Amino acid sequence: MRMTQAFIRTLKEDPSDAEVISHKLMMRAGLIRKLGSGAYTYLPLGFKVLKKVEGIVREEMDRSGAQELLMPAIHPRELWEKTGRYELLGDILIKYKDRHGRDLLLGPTHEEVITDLAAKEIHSYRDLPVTLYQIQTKFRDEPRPRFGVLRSKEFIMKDAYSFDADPEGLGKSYQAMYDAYCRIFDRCGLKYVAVEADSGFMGGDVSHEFMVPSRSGEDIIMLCKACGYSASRVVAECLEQSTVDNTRPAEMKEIKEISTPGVSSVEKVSEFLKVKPRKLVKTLICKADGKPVAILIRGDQVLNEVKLKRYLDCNVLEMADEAAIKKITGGPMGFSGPLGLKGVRIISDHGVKAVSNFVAGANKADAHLVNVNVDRDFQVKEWADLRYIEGGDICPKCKKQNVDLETAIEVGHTFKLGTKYSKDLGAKFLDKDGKEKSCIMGCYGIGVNRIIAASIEQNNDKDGIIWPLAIAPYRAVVLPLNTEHKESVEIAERIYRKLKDMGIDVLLDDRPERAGIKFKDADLMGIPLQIVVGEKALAKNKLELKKRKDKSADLLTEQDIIKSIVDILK
RNA sequence: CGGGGCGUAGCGCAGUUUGGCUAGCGCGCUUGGUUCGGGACCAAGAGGUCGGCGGUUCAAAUCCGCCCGCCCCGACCA
Repeated sequence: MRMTQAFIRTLKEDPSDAEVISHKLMMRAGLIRKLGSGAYTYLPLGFKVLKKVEGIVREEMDRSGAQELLMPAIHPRELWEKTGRYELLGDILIKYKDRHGRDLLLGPTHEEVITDLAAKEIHSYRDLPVTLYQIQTKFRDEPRPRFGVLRSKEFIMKDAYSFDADPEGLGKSYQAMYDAYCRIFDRCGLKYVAVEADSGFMGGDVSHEFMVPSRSGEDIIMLCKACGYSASRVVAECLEQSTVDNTRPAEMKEIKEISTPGVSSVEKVSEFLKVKPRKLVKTLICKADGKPVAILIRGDQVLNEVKLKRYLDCNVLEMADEAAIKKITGGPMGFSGPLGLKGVRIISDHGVKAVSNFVAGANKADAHLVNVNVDRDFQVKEWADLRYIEGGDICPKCKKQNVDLETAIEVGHTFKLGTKYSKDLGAKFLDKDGKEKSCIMGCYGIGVNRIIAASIEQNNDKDGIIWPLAIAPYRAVVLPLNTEHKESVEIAERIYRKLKDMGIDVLLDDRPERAGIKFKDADLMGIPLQIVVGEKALAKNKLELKKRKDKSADLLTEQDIIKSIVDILK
């Protein structure tokens, strides 16, 4: 492509509404433009990258044996009601009525549609196993679109679904996808880690997230520096002994009530009473499917609602309101404590075991109790792991105190779904033994646009993007520095044509611009190889081959430069 | 949906507090000239319903009200 003909627009300055580096660079390099919140146009340059990523995804999916299809984005409401997700996903769904008044929605994911298809088309164990996938735009009315293409209301997802006859089969299908995912992210040049994860609204038990560590990530993962184990922070197990202070002083002091006017948050109480947050115990009143429960968590630790939800095996978990708290504790919000709670299930996180003579709410306004002790002052029948893991905690696998927390971008997620959807939607088959069984499913997603943003997050410098060869929009750019200089132009044109004829994605910057502008744009766009055609080098019959990555430059003859490029791209 | 901020030329911004010009500046764009290996310089231009609607006033980008849009911080998603 010639620059003079290309629809390429670069910006000198960062757009005012971009916060993270990938968003800024995608705008500046002319990959995307914003239409509205969470909706972006892919300009030709960005679209080329998108196509390359899709190409890699497609190749690896096909290689794994998955078959591509394409499902509609318009889904009937009834289908989603069968699985209960019309209600469950709520406002995330973009819903509308058509001219006949029928309720429709734009697909945020496709378990319902694919399972409906399976229900109609799969009848025998002979049809299994099968894995189907598509690359398609998804629609989600995100509460907060953010960071450009990292979190948008419409995004391109590769979603795959496996159907098996038995759990062993699912294991194999799942592994095949897992391996394909590793190859995809490797080929895209991402540094990533696959972590154990929560299944969220997908349901099912086993699940892995593919995380790209990055400051701009919205997720937190734990990494063990000792054994390398990693998990999503949401599911990372906190061992019972994983507490900083394990020694209980023998002596239990006398319990006392202390006036703490207007002081209710952990930080404030800690400051007011001059005790560390670790010596406080929070009492959180929650409602699980409408039933109240009291949760005890140490002041320096954070309740993990996913763990709690799982422990309680409930559908809806919410914090109790002022009135409910008053009824249960007898006191106002902010001063709840474990003593004297009537008719409420009390569940305590293991962390509470590690403290004695601690501070807790007094269940009356403006007062706390000090020197509280479990067993002596109140009973806990249920102990559980209910908190988020913290940096410096003990690794649940190797038991060494080496846990690190890092933010990361989720680029892929795999789930073992089991039979939830196949049961709801009637995806059954007749097995060898003549019995009717439900298909066992897995589902697997990749955020295609996120791969692009994640790659930029990991590969950039002050001058712009540094694309890995595999997903660069153009692999090489020819830069005739002076377009008035006939020889330069001739040679540049010749090299451009040769590379093009070899099927190499190459850009020719034939604009009558100054050298500086061409260098800046080439760097900003992140083209891996720059072929500089300048008069200085030409005087010695040489050309320059520059690598974007390290800015290294070699002086080569025209023939050698072609050879060298072919070598690099091989 | 809470909390904070913004909306003035294609992009980045000043002007708004304390109403009063013909609404400015940098980049970009057009034309001419000089430059020419890291976002050049000079000159002349084009380009604006000041987010929208309503109000106050002799007079509104500026004050008041409503609405719309966008961004950031918190409830877990590819």
